[in-house]
Amino acid sequence: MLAIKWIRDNAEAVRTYLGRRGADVDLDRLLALDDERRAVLQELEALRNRRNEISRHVGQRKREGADASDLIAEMGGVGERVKALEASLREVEPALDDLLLRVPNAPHASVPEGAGEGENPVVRTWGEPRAFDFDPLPHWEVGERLGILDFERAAKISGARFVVLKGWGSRLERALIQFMLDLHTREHGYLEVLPPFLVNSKAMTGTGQLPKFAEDLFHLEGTDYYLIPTAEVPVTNLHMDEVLAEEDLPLKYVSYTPCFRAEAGAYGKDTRGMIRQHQFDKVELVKFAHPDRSYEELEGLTADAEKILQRLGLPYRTVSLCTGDLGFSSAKTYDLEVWLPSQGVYREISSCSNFEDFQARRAAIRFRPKGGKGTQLVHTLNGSGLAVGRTLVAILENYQQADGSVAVPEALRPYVGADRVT
RNA sequence: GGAGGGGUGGCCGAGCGGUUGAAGGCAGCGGUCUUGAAAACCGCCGUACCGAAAGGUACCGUGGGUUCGAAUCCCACCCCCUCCGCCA
Repeated sequence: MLAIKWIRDNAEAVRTYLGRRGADVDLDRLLALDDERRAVLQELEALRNRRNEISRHVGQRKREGADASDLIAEMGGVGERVKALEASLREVEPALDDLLLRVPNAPHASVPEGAGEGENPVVRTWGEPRAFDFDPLPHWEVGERLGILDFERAAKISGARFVVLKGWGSRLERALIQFMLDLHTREHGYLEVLPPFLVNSKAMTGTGQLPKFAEDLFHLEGTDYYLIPTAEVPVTNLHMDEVLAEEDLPLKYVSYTPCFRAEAGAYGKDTRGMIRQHQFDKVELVKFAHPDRSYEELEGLTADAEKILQRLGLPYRTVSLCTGDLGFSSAKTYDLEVWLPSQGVYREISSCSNFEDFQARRAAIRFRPKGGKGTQLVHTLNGSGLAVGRTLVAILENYQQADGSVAVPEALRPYVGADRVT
């Protein structure tokens, strides 16, 4: 969420970037509601002021034992009018808030211009795609032949876009989670947290999933519980309504959770394999940073995520999302894309973003500047470090052997307890 | 699920219809003292919104209500704690 005052003062700049992002927001209606709210507020506050003054006098007279019935009579109409104004405020404010919650974040100046996915510039590339002396199979074939991926039985018990991991598959997934958590906690200084996988609508609003993206979420009928689409939600909202100490920044958390996504708009996309699932594992990095240092922290966080791919020997590239591809809440995002030899493409495996104060304003996450007065919004950041299911996919594809087996990356061997899956 | 207790400022904690935006303490900031630091002492110290400003308004879990006036009374809801029951 952006500050209404800032939108008001920078209306044309907002209009411009909304266009660049391809966002459909009724900015004129927003500004009109803002005007209306302030008009009502000014009249209301003047009336309340008068009411407070008279009440003070009534109290004074009562204490002196004097009669105050004339003053009380004078208040007769005021109460009515105050109530009417309060009622109209109760209509205007939620309408304004709802619109405000649907305005996407402003892109950072360094975000490249572009219409969509195809125009994201590559920032850097790491690793050489391996040269195969046979045709590399897609991961689902590698996995099914090894008996470690079972889509059919998953469909039976759940439906499309689910998978059952078995034997070495399950073992690899668990090893990857542990490997990622260990690296980020031991070498990168993150604090591990294991949060609830169900959160309430307030938390979902704090990070920006609600109100706009309700159809992407699984909602538990008859409750205010939602399945988390990413650990970003519970972990970022850990500090909702808190005032942090400046010297504690940056706060760095790493969290493994399963993630649940309805994938409502993805019919026909990635229907085979485990690239796009309703449930997948992810290790997420979350930072709460000082506003002056959040872009340094974004570089650091991205590097922390990249380190996982490097240790696993998986070729990847880093792209900077252009204005047309940037997520709703993000001011700047780097995507990490891992090489998938069966398709000969780089596929997203991590998304690292700086939300600046967009989420902090929604969730009221502030810090107290040392020595200064008042509070200031923190900047929040997060990134996958990494999407575990897609990492498994990348390993199956990149490390597959001609005989159908899969080599285990060096760094993972202590966790898997084998150097080859057969 | 049943019974009881409670949610007040960054934190702890008093207040229970009328100068209470809220005592006191801690933390923080400024100062005195000190070679320096600590201690002690003195002073300052909530947040947000409206307003060009002066100033005003709101906020004591949330939302309603009563009243000239509500942190204080009433209603509903949420959350936390304790005990009992059930249970991984």
